Amino acid sequence: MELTVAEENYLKAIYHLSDAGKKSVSTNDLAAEMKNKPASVSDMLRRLGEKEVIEYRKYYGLQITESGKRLALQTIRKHRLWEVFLVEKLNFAWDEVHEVAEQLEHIHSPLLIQRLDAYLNFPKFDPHGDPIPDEFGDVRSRPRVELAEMEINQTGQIVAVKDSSAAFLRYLDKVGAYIGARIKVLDKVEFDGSLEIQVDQKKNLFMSKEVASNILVLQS
Amino acid sequence: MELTVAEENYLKAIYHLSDAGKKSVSTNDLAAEMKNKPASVSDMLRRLGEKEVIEYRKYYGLQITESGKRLALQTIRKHRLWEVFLVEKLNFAWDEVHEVAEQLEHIHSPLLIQRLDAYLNFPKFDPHGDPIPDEFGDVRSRPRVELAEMEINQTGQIVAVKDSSAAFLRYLDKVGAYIGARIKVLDKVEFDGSLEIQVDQKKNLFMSKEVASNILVLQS
DNA sequence: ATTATTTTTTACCTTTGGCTTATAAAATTG
DNA sequence: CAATTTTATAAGCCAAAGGTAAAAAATAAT
Repeated sequence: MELTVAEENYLKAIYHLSDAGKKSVSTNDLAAEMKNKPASVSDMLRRLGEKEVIEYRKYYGLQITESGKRLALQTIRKHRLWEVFLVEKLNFAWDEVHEVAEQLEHIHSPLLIQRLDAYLNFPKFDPHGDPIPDEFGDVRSRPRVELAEMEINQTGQIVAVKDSSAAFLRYLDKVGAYIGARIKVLDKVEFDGSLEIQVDQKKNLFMSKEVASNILVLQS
Repeated sequence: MELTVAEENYLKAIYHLSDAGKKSVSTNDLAAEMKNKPASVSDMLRRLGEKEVIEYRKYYGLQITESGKRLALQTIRKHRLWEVFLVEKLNFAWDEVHEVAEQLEHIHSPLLIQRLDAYLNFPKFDPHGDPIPDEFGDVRSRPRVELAEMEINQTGQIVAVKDSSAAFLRYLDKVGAYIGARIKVLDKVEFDGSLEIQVDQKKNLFMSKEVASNILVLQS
């Protein structure tokens, strides 16, 4: 049974909000995320339940089923592969890719994704540093910490961002904090949690705790 | 005003049936092409008229407007660019591309198409030899004749096929009659119009008039 | 433990898109 | 001008996606 575009988007949101199926997700939160009314969400949950991609017990909560998880991961995989394609092959800026990938992720063709994956050389992470599930839905995630949590003199490599709004990505671009940049915490202000960071052994920059808590680092 | 996917498909069909806006196209033909009932077509024509992509006078006929032509060519352009991508970059066989391109052509993003075009090196023809309109809708078409119409000893190059069903394309693949192949008419049977053809100065093959009338040749 | 509040669900409605059948009207043909 | 064919309209169906208002369940507060 095929999912509609809206259903795929709900399922993706559920998967993300539930933190890959760990915690339970509330109707209200989902409504906020999807920018719909809770009533509409209830309705959608019923439908997703009928299609057996979630197990839905009313007034209680929901759980993604195995097949649901597979579908969600499949959609995420497609989204992220397309993002890699857009950035690496078509030279999109990393803040321009989201909307287009949002459309491309709903193209149905297993062969296409298989070939695209191979063409891109089986990338494991997308341009935002998020892991790309393989065709069986397995995710190779790296342990990562928020930059805001790091201590003075600790070093690492920027591997992902939490906020991927265009505004934030453009800001990062401007200051030179790209994915893959090697960083070192030079100073940390106790008072407001702001940081001084060294990027790639050269550029120094200050950032607020606000910003730093949206940057994920692989420590080294 | 945006067109829906169905509307885009109708418009494309209208454009094709009308031979790029030359002849008028009948409701019945369009119904046959779209595999719908004539009543549904009338309805759709009314809607397309309201959106001003065609000029529709009932019981009389229709004409594609400038903006309609632009949109149709835009869709055709996207379809053919994606076909080039699928064949050249993702190694699709030329009989596997159609359905996927049919989906991809409805992705909305001018930037995407611009970049894709550049990435593919501004191709002028798709894998079936059909011309790709440029971003202004201009088409660089080559004068071409049906192979079935050629005379003994005439030569040329296969540039397109009329029937692009998977079955036909696979047949052509098998006998080695790909787009770009240089051919020469060795013999022609008056009785049934069948031909003997030389391909690339080496392979000889026989084909029925049926087949030959679906192959388009740029004479030389 | 019984209210009060919040969250969730139901029941019902609305819109849009795309299609169908049956009927009517126009155009074309004999 | 009658017969036939082609088109158009009217009415209706269905699915998808959403909304409002009211009911029901769960949770929190006194």
